[in-house]
Amino acid sequence: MTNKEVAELAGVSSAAVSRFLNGGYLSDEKRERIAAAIEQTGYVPSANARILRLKKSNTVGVILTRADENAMSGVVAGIEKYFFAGELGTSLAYVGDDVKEQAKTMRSLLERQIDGIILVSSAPIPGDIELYERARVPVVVVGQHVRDMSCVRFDNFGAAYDLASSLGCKPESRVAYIDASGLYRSFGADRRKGFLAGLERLGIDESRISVRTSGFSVEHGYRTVHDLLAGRAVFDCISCATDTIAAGAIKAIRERYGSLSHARAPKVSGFGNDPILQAVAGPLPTVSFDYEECGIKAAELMVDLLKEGTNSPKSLVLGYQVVGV
Amino acid sequence: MTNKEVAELAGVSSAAVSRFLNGGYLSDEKRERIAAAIEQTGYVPSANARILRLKKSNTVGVILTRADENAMSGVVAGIEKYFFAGELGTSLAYVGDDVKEQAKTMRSLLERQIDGIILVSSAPIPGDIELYERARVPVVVVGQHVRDMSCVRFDNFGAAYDLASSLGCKPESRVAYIDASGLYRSFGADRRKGFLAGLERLGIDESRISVRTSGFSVEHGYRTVHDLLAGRAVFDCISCATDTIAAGAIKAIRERYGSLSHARAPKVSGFGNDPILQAVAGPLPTVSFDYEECGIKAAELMVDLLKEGTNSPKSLVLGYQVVGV
DNA sequence: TTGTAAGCGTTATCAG
DNA sequence: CTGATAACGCTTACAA
Repeated sequence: MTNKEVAELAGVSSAAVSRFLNGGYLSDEKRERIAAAIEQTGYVPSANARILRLKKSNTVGVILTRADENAMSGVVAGIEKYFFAGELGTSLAYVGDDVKEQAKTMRSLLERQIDGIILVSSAPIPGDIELYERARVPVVVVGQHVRDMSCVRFDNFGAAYDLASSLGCKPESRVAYIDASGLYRSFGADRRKGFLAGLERLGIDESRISVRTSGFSVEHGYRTVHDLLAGRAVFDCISCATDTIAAGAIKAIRERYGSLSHARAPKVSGFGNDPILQAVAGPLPTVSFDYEECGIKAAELMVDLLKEGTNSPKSLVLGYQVVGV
Repeated sequence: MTNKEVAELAGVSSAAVSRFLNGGYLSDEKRERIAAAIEQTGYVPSANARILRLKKSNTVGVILTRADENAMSGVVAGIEKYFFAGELGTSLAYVGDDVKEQAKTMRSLLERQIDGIILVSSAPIPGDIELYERARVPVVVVGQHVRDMSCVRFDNFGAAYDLASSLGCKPESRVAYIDASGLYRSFGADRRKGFLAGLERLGIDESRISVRTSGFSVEHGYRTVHDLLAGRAVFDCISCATDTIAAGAIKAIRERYGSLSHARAPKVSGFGNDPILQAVAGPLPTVSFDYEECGIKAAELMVDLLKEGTNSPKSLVLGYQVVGV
């Protein structure tokens, strides 16, 4: 079904139908006839033809990476909430960790004449970010800081710093930090550095701190903490880079000490405020982020970039809430 | 940057460039010149123009609903895995529970000339499914059975039936089932009925079974079970429609009895195999689904429908695994 | 207020 | 093997 066919049925020109759709000059009489014809035929205009003609899709591509699974739903909701008010739409795409896949996804978005790209990724960006720099459209990265690009991210350093301060550790405490893969800046280095800085402020000597690196799964966390506790070492606190890792840690601690409330069992903290973990193992100190706000800010930033047409990158750091202490 | 510009630069016709892109007759010499020109200019062909011309996008729209957050990532991975082999791509869209939003999303997909729609939704479908029936393209529903439509779903009834059988309940046991909102067929009625059928087979009289309905959040589960345990009633087992609800149940039981291992504390079961819950509160009987396989099957079914061009709906029910017993 | 017609970037047909 | 050309469905001057 096309423009022209609807026009014939309504006894008007195709231009009139177009005006009807886009709000141009039109007599009420024709307006009604066209409305009737559209209703009758179930006509759906072709976005492709429109975009081809306009050279603008009013659509922003959103690339979601697997690593940000928890945040995805909230971030997308935020983005769409903000765009909904304007006339922008989104075109979503998932990518795994594969470099080629990410390149292919970018390409397919670019082919569709999207006006901008929001890349939601805490994972290291493959292909040396060039891929995104070369895009002829503005790019907003959500979840990490990338040099010379516009970014929206959470203050992981600050959150970890505050978290460390709220665990009730004393200078003589023995503390372990379970780091997430070093390749992930936000989840890894930022949180670790913030946490260690927090411990330093508390006057805890480095010699009393153990840092271990774990993968992202529950199983990884379990193994890491299991091994950590296998020796004679006793910890007052084991702080984990994510709630998932913390879940593994808790399992290991239960096995080692029989119960979390055992006198020598270390206190555990996480990151991410998983509601299930909080219910079952809480109260557990952790950090909560507002993903929807993050999405809104990213969308706002994108609209700014789209308006200005400038390339000067702008960055934004969002807050956090320490909970469960 | 367009076809034509690249052609001029390479000193060939635009048709040659098109052939280069789509693999038609072309001398090696021109092939090289065109490749160089494309590389040099960073030319990206316009998908819109191609789709307009071809009247076919080779793209399947995938609508993801909020209620299926857990399954989303796996299902999408499965779909893309299958499509990747062929020449199909996906165009993703999230929707909340809002009817209008869903209609708007459908429309925008249809406007882009997608070849089919995969609707991933366990939630009740608003707008009386008409919206999807009217679409001129094949539709596959994932997560629930809808009359006269092609569906891929899990055997929730069977899973709940088996789960009931594996809890070690005896005819004299006192059992509670915490149902999820009745509006959700798969999570609600299917699981409840399967579970009750399983109990019946074990010879447990209805009078010994309590059914309560809860919302989907941890908090809902907590409140429901809290209230259930507030009276004098003692249960051998509390079975929950989802792991999230089970997490709330566990919290309530801990509060009531001090510990899950208290002599009178009921055994808990869930649904969904959340790794965090399993680590922290396990072993906990629950059901595991293979979402990626589900995505693959849905994609496969879509390809079938696309090929056949027929409208006769085909349905598929996938298996499950009872774990943590 | 309305219709005509050009052109957006592709691909496919057809003649060379 | 190659190039000119028409057509895909839409919007927008421009002319009426």
